[in-house]
Amino acid sequence: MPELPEVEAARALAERWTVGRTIVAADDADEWVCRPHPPGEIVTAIVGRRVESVERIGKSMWLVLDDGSRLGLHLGMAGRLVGLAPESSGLPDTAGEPLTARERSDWSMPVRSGSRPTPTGLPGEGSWSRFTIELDDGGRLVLFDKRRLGRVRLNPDLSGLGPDALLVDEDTFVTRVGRGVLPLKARLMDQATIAGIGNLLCDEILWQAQQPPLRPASDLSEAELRELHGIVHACTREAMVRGGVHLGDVIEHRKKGEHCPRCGAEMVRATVGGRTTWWCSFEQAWPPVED
DNA sequence: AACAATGTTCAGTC
DNA sequence: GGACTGAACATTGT
Repeated sequence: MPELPEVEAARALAERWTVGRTIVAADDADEWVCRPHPPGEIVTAIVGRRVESVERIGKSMWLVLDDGSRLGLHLGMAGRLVGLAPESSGLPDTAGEPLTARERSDWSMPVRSGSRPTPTGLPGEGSWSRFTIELDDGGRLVLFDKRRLGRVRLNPDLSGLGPDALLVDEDTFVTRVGRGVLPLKARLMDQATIAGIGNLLCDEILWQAQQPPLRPASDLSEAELRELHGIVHACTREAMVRGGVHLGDVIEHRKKGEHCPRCGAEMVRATVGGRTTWWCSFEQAWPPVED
């Protein structure tokens, strides 16, 4: 799920569950998700610290602790954050998106072997729960990640990230995006250029903008880049309102045999910027179709 | 069974 | 060094 809109929802959830509270325990036993930190290193660093705020740039977020250190959380390809109330056996806080039946099963009664050596059997400690912190009010924040591509890092290096896609101003956007020979889609998804746009949101943005994913980024005029900046902002906001990038207008048409919901032409597929990309064969053709 | 999957990283090439 | 490419990463879903 996680592109900028989903990560922002997760950040807000983490904020509600942790800010102003002190971390009293943590589980960093997953050596893959917590790498390169050996088990116990993160626990030692964060237990006893109070959470001051939860920040985000693009798809990266981090807790700011009262000693100035940061605890980085990245959801990877399929991770999500879940809040669990004290003594709760009831429904966890999933910020709107409920757990599926299978996920609830793992959440409440871990039965799989998975990566966790010793499941405790407590709610929120199933094998898909990769990292947990417990706060002084008894609440817990859990990184729930079936695919295990999420990451937890102490003081993560964020220097490689470009400006957040929702905050970047128009002039900066024009300068950074309208450069280089990369296909426009690859340029928009490059987190060093602009942070926050992933595969689905990018397909939606380019479809809304009627821009070809394969068009070289530097081929766009300044006027086109300024318009694109507005569409990036609008699509990202809209995804937040709707509750996820998967609810975009064109996303359900990213399938073989589907047609453009605007002009009816066939949707076509190719790999662009290393990801499966769908676009309207007529409106987003490159080079453009002349009549 | 084979392949794709909302992301990042790293080795390799130009 | 910078820009770019493609495979790898761990695991699940189709």
